[in-house]
Amino acid sequence: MIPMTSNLGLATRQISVNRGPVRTVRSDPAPELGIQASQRRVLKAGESLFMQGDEIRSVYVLHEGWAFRYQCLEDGRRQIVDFVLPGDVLGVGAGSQMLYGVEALTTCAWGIVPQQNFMSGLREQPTLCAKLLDMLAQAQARAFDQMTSVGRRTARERVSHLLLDLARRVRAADCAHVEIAMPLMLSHIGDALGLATETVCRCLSDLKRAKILTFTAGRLEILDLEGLSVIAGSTLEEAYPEDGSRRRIAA
Amino acid sequence: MIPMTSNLGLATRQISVNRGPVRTVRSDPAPELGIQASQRRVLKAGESLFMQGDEIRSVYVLHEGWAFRYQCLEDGRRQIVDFVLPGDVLGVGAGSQMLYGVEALTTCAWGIVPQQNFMSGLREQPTLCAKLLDMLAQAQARAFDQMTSVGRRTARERVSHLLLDLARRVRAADCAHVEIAMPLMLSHIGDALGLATETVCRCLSDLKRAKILTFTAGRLEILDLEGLSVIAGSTLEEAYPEDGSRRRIAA
DNA sequence: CGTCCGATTGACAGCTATCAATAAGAGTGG
DNA sequence: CCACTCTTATTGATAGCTGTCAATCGGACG
Repeated sequence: MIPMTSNLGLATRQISVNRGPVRTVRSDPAPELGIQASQRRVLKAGESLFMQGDEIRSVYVLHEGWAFRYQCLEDGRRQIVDFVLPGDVLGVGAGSQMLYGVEALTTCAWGIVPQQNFMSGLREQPTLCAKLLDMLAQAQARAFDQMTSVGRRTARERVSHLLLDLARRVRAADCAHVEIAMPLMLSHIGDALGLATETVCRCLSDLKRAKILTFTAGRLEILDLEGLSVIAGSTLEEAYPEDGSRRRIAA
Repeated sequence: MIPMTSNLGLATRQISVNRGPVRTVRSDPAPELGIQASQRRVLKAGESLFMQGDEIRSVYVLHEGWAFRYQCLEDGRRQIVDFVLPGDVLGVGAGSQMLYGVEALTTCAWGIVPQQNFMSGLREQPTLCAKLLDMLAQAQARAFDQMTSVGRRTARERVSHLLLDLARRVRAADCAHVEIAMPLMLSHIGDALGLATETVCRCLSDLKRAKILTFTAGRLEILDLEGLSVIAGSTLEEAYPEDGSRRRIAA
């Protein structure tokens, strides 16, 4: 990951949300674009950055907090297509109409870069383009994994896999025993995985009973990383190391 | 779409495949990178460009034919995460290990650009970066749609939606009556949608019975675009117009 | 004409969604 | 500090969609 200067100074601030305090997820400064954000915006949990179908003319960088992107069908069915963590960038290369909405899971702070500034910054900074392409490629890899989960894994596999994936993204799953803030409700997990909340609840109960993890009040504790990995299915497990490279996948 | 020069001259060539002749899908030259492909590679239907887990050091541009990207779980479950059509680019910004495999659906012709050439071309051509970001963003939008389908739509909705989506991608779904080459087997549709081939077959049979479409020998004919759209679910239907902009989505 | 692979169709099981009821927490007001 | 309320989490019972298993059909090919 290319180190970037923190130009908003929000990276390590402590914030509070409904469901208890959520500490800064990453201890290092959140990676940011090398472009001066001309605006900031702070969202409380549950508020929307924009809605599905909104027209946007800016690029958004999440400095602090968690959010998610979702699509809704007209009858209310919702699919969470991605979780947004500090350092993630939205609105790059998109048409003017966003096909998805973005909602805050915790209080979160966004940097806003007008499309125009963004484009000029792109021309001036040769490394920025490569960095963005990398980020989009990583997001794509996540999307593909997610698709594989939703399409081909059982409910229990999906839940295990998602929790592992998120734990990795906050870079905390390197040791066998992990406890991290994960400000999700069951409905978020369900909507991300194409499951009913009841099903998610049952899966989590199973995992708790098996002493593999605990999940309470927006906090995940992994007690048995090995066991969780086995349930999630060993393939594709070693994705997303910090340096962006991929480890070998079992053929 | 930014017009690009065709530097391999393959864009309009006629090719044949197993399941009958497949005409060039787009009448205009396939959009290509403005970088000289240093190699070409032709794949027959069923052959792999690379396998899941392979290490690659190149960027691939599909000039002609159809292919798909997929992930497999160790027990053989397969998820097709994207279909690759002429003009699509693979391997940008990815780590060295591909998380997915790529297999040809028809005979197809690839341009190969070594990573190094690609990176230098990126520096020299300012528009290329924006174009690539756009393409990745579009692929991401497709992936999100697909995820929503797999996660939240019924089998029949998924099938209808996928066929419509593909029909749009080949730019042929503008008139009410469409007939296009769509070199897919039921297993491809099933693996893309997280369905069993039998289920896909039943859905297609329903659609045929309702005189909404025919699907035989790698050829799709849409008899009732309206009806198909209704079944697919009206939301998100108007995505992917040619100019890359998005039409209004019903709130 | 025989073989093979993919498409169909039918029967049945199983995983999940749905519906319903209750428990558990968090926030509010007295 | 306690009662009240609202939201979310749990748990149980049941229905339904879709997967799996089997058998047959059909077209392509040798």
